[in-house]
Amino acid sequence: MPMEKTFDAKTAEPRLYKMWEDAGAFKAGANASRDETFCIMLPPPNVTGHLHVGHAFNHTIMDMLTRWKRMQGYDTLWQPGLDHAGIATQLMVEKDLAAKGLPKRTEMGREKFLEKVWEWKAANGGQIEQQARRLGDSMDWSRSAFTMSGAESAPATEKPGNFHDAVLKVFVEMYNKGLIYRGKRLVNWDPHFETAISDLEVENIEVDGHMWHFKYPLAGGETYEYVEKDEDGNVTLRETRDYISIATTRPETMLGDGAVAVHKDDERYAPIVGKLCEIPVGPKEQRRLIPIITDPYPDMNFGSGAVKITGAHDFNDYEVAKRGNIPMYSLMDTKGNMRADGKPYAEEAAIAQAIANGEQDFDEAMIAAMNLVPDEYRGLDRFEARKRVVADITAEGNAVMVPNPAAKGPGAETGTASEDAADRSPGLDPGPQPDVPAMIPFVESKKIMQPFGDRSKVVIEPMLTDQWFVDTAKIVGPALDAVKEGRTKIMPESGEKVYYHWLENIEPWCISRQLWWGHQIPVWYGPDRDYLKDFEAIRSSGSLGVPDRQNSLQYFCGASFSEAKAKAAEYYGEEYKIDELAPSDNPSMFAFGKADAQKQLSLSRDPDVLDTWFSSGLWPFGTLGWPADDEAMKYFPGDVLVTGQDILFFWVARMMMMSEAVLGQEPFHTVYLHQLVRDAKGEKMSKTKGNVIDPLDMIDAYGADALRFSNAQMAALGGVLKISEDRIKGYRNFGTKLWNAFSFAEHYDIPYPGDAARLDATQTLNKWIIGETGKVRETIDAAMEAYRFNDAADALYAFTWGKVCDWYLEFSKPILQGDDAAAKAETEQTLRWVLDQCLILLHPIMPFITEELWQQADSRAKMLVHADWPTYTAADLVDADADREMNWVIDLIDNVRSARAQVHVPAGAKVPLLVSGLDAKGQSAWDNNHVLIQRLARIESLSHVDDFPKGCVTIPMEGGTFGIPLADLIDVAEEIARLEKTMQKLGKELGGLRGRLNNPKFIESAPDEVVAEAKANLALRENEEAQLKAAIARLAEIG
RNA sequence: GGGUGAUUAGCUCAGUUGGUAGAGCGCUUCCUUUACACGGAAGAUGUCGGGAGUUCGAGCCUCUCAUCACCCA
Repeated sequence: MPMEKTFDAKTAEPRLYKMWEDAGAFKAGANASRDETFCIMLPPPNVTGHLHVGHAFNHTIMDMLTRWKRMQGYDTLWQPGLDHAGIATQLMVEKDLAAKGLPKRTEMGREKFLEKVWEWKAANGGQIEQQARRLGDSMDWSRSAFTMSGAESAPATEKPGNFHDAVLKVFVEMYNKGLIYRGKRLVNWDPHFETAISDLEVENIEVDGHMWHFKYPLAGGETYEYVEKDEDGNVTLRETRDYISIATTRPETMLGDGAVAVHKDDERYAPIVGKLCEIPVGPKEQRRLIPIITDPYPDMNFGSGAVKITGAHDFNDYEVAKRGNIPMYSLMDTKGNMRADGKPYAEEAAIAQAIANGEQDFDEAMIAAMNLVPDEYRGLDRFEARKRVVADITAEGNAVMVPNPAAKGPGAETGTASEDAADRSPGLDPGPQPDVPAMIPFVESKKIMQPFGDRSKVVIEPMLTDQWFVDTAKIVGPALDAVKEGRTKIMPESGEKVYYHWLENIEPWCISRQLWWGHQIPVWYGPDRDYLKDFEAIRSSGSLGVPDRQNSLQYFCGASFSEAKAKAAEYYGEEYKIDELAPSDNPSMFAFGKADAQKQLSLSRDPDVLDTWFSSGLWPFGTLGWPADDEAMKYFPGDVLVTGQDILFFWVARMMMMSEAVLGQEPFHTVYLHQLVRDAKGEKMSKTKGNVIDPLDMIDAYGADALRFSNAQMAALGGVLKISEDRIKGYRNFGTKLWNAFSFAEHYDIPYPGDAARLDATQTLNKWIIGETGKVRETIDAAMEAYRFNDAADALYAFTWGKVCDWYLEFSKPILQGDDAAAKAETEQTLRWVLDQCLILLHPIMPFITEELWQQADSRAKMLVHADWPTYTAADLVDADADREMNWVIDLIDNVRSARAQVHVPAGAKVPLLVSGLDAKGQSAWDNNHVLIQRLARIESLSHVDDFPKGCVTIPMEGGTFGIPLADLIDVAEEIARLEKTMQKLGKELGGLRGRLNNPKFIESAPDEVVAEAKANLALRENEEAQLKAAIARLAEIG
């Protein structure tokens, strides 16, 4: 059956993929002929994910590497899988429930909800794995892993796996080594999902905000002399004040203030340091007084120089509060509303005051339980509370006032504030009024950086909560060393600097999440022994749990309850019978009972789950069966990690730390980082902008190979990735070109029995193309080894199109049509060999079209996907004489064509060719190849002459000057112009060369080979120049 | 504010220890010549962001300025 006109990617790609998959072509170890392994771990996409251009890009790279190594006979594994993606998945399923009108998550309860998540996963999850097949990814699908495999909640219908075991084992081991701890710290809290999130899951976005200026009156009506000076020490303001002025962007957090801080060098406030001031909000009778302290944190030049310290709601304040042992009062609940729990405000405020006065001791748990939100604000949304607080303070006259720019009058120039950027808070705008007030509250409009949840898009609230942390400072060392000592290399190199910078300043990693979908933390809580002294009293009082005494908790960590129970039994002694408190939505911390002769103690499991990245940090070995003794562990450590640079910290650094901490080894020797894939203009793709390119659309339109080639071609190390449909289209055309090269072979009835062997060629053109093939194979391997995929792609393109199609196939025509049977046979076989090499070398980038063409042979030893990657070198295959000769031929043809076109010789016309002073080499090159030259340059005949006739186009060549006599056709002026233009270009080059060679310092300092090259070049150019001069002179005679 | 990178042909980008600039697309002209119009042939276009320095020699190294992008505060 004759070949189709073009490759039909739409039908062929699924067919070919099925063939490979059915044959097990991608399985771990398939086609292995040596022991060395090559392993790439696919960065697991979210189970909710879909293939986007970023995946398409890095999959192409991973697949190129994998296919390349597999063809080289390595024992390869490209390990696929999915990430359970805690927040994203939980969100997706909750939306799904809402859309179907089913009960909410909180209504159905944990167990039922997890069932729904697994159901959702079975029905909708992992679509990306089907989409990846369309790209041609050669992953071992039979090994596809899931970060929640083997979890307690997993239904029996799920594919078995033990990733959960790995997660629990690592947690327990790290806990036992003291690398994981529980603590009360300020964390980023997402009020939408009601969970803590890590620093990396927060996006800081600049938004329009306001800075309010308020007065905190001094206790007891005390006053002081407030003096402001300019840079030269001249007094610019002096007044008596009975307050300290505070600037804040978050007035609602004033309720939790524990102090006001000023810099110790700030002379303005020196008189009042150590005194108390009043928080100007809340019921007048219970105004809290807080101390004025010094700390290095306040910036004297920013705002008033005085900062309110709210340790529980701001990261900077938190550090100040820790340093100064300032109580940190939490004001909000998990939804970001003002707290409504605890005792009435009057009671709480009285205790707080006693603490501030130093009359009462306090501890963390006690402070945490206190609710200092005044009764009238309790339960309010945080932003609503802000408005109310601002309004109340202003109404009471404690807002700093400035002249109203809208009010014209003599009063406009007075006022205490030096800033002039005052405006009115939108929330306070009274609207058009007949009488404009002369003074208004001082509210600056300014850009502020506000934290948003990257999933929820709501404003993140710093919250003081009990969370689990990895003590990253303790495990970061080996991960740093691995890169510093070169055991792991990050490409491009700039990534290493960024990596160091982050790891050297690493913060503790908050790993607990208040979610349900994820690995539940394997820790059970019980009371400490001290607490149990009162066992009988507590039991008989019926009290359950100790939420107000968290400090007396005891943790029992184990991979299962029985492990934890064993630890608990040891801790509590034989008099206790230990069991597990049934999980419920709102568990007590533990419970007591009496069972026979024993005291009964029920422990509860921590309801939180682990950060998704904790489990993905184990991906490099958790996918290989660890902790079981699995044969697949031979693939650890893997080789290359290919991923976007945006998850260098999220994931790469954590894999490094976790692999080092658990297995004492770095998980890969190379990290290949790439940038975000953007649109053709370099803009981020987003749904709102409408510039999203769907890789599947590109595959539909141009085939996967074209998309892949485009990806490979733009994979310059560290480069900006701009995907362009025009380019993809261009590489589709490239595929067609390759296709047509095979049509060519078919057209000339060249036999295609199967794997073509390389001949020791006798024909110059065959020797030449074999040498070119050797060169390009080396270029490609060198490029691949250096991760310079764009160089590999460019080399393949230039070879296939520019060498094989443009020249070799054209050169072969006269022989294929000729009578020299031996030459014909040799050329036929060489042509088949060269085309086979194109398929092999292109296969890692363009797997589909190459396999399809490969299968056209009558029989093959192996599928192309398993074909042997060549090892021949340029040194083996290049014949220097053939190389020189063919390049001379190509040069001559180019020059004749160019001359013809410029003097408008009709394309079809055959012209005679003259030559003068042809040397022996030139003569022999002509003799060997005149058929090719005559055909491709449309030459009728060659005659030797001593002098060119008048009106002759001149073509200077190495070894002789050629000419085309065109007396009738030639436009003398035009030809002179052409030659002069060439002379000009030549002149520039000659100038440079002569300049260099005439400079004695160049001769002295430049390396010998550079000097020799310059000299040879000069001789060549000078010869050319002479020929051109002669030609111009000849033309001048006619003109 | 800190960090990283970028600025090369009309557009999008390469350019690997400093040796005198390239590709694709687009554009112009010609060509349906039996592999291919998703093609062939020919052609035009760059003070390599500005300035200074090191060097025999700088797109590449150093400094500086300008503009832009991204990451982290």
